[in-house]
Amino acid sequence: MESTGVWERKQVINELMQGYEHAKQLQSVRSPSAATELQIQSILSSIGKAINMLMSRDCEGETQPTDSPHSISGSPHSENSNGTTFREDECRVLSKKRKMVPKWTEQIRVSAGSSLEGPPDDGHSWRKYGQKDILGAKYPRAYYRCTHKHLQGCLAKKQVQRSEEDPSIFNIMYQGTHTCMQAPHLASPKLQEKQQQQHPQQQLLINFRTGLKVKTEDLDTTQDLNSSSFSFPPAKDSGNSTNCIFSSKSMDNHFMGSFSPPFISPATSESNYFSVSPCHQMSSYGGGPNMQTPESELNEIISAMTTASNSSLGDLDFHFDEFDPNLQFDTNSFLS
DNA sequence: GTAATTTGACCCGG
DNA sequence: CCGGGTCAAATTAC
Repeated sequence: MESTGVWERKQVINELMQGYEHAKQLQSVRSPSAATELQIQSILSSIGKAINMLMSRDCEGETQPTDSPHSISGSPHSENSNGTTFREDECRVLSKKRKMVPKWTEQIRVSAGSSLEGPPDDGHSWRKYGQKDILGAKYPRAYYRCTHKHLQGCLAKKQVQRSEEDPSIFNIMYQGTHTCMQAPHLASPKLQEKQQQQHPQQQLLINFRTGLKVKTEDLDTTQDLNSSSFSFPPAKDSGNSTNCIFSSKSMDNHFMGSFSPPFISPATSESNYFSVSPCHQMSSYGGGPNMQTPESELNEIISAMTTASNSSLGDLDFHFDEFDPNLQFDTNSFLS
């Protein structure tokens, strides 16, 4: 890698990020008027776009200069009304379509009062299929998959491991999104509201507001499904303004029209911080363009979705490519 | 009775 | 060979 200018760009991005955070903080302070809110919105939007652009360039520079069909100029990365669309792994995805399972981790603290052991219910029904003692870790790691795996082919999985330093915290690594529909009776109505959210990215944003710690580890994905219609409610998670965005349009695009929202927010009410870690994943991908392990069925399904939903992999969002490791959206989360 | 969990064995990539 | 992830029979819970 050539890296002339890259560093500078990162600096710039860094600055922008900070600006973004500040604006975000501003936003979280109850603003007196809707007008103000709008303004903040557009600030966020602009900054988001700027970051986006810069990041795209990073992508170009570092993956392969060969003009990809999705180079920045041509692709209108999907944008939400916040303008917060950073793209995760597009460059990688572009150069080779593999490894499309979205992955992200959360840390959930169970309140000391409710000293119950298991991690809180996130609205899904999970089935434990294994547990392993992890080398060097004090607590074992538990493996869960969606209960409906076989019935509905839902490939969502999660790994839960208690944090060493603070046993009241569970690290939960989610893997894949839910394609199953949730048994309605399982989820509280309140939860269902939340369940309108479909993508990890969205969650990131949402959690941004709610102050949950989410670490996006590998948002590889051509982001499943309907990234094409990815948009965000103009701030305010006030009740149900969140759900109207995903109209039938996105639904229609689902492969097999019978699916309901494929992804339900794992976010629970408990949690606390938020941080986005840059993707440090590079190593695991070898960095080389030629790493083709035969992928699992997953790929096929997901790519089936993507193609079916016409979303060119161009428009994913949230792209944090290798950034300086301490760049974090660590914000205010607590004060909101 | 069914469904979920436990747990040791197995598989596979590094 | 080792360790992480998964399978599946046995066990437990409902």
